[in-house]
Amino acid sequence: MTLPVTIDQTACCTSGTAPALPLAEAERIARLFKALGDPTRVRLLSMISSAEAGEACICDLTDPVGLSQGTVSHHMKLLTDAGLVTREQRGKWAYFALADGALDAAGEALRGL
Amino acid sequence: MTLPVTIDQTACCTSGTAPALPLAEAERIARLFKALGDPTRVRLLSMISSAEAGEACICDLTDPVGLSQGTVSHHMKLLTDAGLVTREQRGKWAYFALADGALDAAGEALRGL
DNA sequence: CTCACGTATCGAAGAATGTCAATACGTGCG
DNA sequence: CGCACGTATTGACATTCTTCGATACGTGAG
Repeated sequence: MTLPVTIDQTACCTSGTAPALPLAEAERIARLFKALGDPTRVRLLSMISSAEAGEACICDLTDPVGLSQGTVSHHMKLLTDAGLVTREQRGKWAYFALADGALDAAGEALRGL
Repeated sequence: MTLPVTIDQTACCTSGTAPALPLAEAERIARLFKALGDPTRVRLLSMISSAEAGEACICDLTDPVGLSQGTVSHHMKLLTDAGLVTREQRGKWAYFALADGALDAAGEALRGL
């Protein structure tokens, strides 16, 4: 008895690859890490979390990073939208603080990979 | 006795803000997270780590993400450069696997914030 | 050696991002 | 109210990123 003509040795590799992570979830995770993917935002986060009161306002942050006020405000909006920091308006000033459990959630996303 | 004229109530906020994270370190951290800041790369990582053999080759990954072979190769290069995956050429195929402790290092960076 | 095939690289096009200067918004003070 | 000041938004510009198609490279088979 002759063997089938094609044994299909063309299959390249492990063959046991799990289906891709659902696009929606991948996007959710990527959004979170993208917010952390800029040196300026990393510095802003670091300053906020290490501030004595656990919070800081734009005016505290502008000078140390050496960027314009508008740019810093823009980055803070991104961090806020990503759920990494919270914004609270008190009087004339806007205070930013690390969002509760946000970094934990990021760590959780890492572990899920 | 009269008080000093200016109490300098102009100081806006906490005043106790730590100096910014050194730019070099912020850039190092940001590079790492930027690699994780794209949905496609998140999916690629996920597929590699959940593959039966703990590794996969380009041909395993191209179809599930629905992008061209060149694009997938490009993303894998980024992940490799970021130190998140390792590349090993075996025969015609290139096998990618999660780099040892890379995700832990990312978690460590998070904790450092 | 030559061919086939898996992977990497190149060049280009379109989208997204980071930045600034200028301006608009909102809040407390006089 | 009207002003001063902190913050947000807008418009513009340069840079970077994502993607593709085409092509070059490298390896095992014949």
